[in-house]
Amino acid sequence: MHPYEMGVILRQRHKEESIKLRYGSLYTVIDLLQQRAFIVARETGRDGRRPERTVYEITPAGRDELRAWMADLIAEPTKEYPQFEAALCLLPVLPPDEALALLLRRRGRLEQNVAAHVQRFESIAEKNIPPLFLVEAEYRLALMKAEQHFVGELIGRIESGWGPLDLWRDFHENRETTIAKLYRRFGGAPMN
Amino acid sequence: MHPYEMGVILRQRHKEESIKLRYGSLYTVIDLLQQRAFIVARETGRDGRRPERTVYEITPAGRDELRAWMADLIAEPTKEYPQFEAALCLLPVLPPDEALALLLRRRGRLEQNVAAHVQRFESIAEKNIPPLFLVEAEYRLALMKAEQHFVGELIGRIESGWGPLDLWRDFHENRETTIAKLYRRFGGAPMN
DNA sequence: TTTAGGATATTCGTATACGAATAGTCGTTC
DNA sequence: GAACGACTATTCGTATACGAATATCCTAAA
Repeated sequence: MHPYEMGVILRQRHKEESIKLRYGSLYTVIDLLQQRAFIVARETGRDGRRPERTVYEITPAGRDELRAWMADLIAEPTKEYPQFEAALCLLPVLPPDEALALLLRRRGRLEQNVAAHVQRFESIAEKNIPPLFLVEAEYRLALMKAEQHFVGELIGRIESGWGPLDLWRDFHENRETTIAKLYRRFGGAPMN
Repeated sequence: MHPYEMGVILRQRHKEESIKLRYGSLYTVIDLLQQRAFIVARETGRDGRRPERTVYEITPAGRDELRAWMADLIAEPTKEYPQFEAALCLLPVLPPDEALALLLRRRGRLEQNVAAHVQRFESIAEKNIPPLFLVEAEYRLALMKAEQHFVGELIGRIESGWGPLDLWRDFHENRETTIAKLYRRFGGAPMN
């Protein structure tokens, strides 16, 4: 195929939901694959005065690499850094009431997302596509639900004085003294 | 603080688990923050003949930005692209027996990771750190367990003929004819 | 006493990622 | 019939990310 076609097919098959696709980057990636001999340019042609297209083809080495890469991706969990996790690191910098309000908003959004995702999933599955071709959607759904559950629990805990809430609130109403208090208690190491 | 100190503290407080930290990038980020006037250089000094250190300080605009950014990160779920999800998109390119073996490996690794994470978490929590300062670890644990559960289910389903398995196996033993068959059934659109 | 390794602190060159621009085609609408 | 937006297909400049290099200091072991 030529790069643009790869992009179009990725879209048609809803893979764009799970594989980040930027047309700008696509061409760089194709170039790299070619440099490493995982693909070769088979032909380059043009329709009328449109930009020239280069059609690429996978090589045996490319197939090997695909297998090896897939094996690694499937078998070895890799550490990743979701933004929400990073944000949670700094949760104490927000006053507890604001944090609570924001978490409630997130819970609402997550609910919408889950509903939308289920709907899309069902409308695709209706076409009798074997489930094998939609695993990634099920995975995403599982993660979304897990996050939803976690946020729900967190909200519940904050609402019932978790944190400890009094210390947290204090920290924002009277910054200096509370920090001093924390340092006395924990030797300064572990908090924000 | 000076950039290096920020990095060290991030480590001490175990935030490096949740916020990707590369010393190379740190300095670029600090520079950007300064350009946008979210921080200012307060003083630059040096100890002996060591490299010069620049100490930065947050500005009021910086505090505002911190609040606004946090609000966004907490309240709005952002679409991300975990590698495993991308890999699942291409699961059919592996023969089913290989896929199964790899998923079993992943399940094992996940189990180890969960165990290790729980242990680290407990050894930190023992120091009487308020749970507020460890939310991100609980979040990560929740996601890890959700993935573990998903992989378990997936394995179970494949083992009991999911896919449909016969078609999947066929596809690898007799590529051309199975593809043709699939095209007849689905008009060629949705599969790999 | 030398020396090896770890900690301190930053710079720099290169690799990657992406938005925006380019440029032509085709179908539809006003 | 011309003007507009959507589609086809790629290039390019710039922004970001990161590994490796640099250079000094300190400690502990051989």
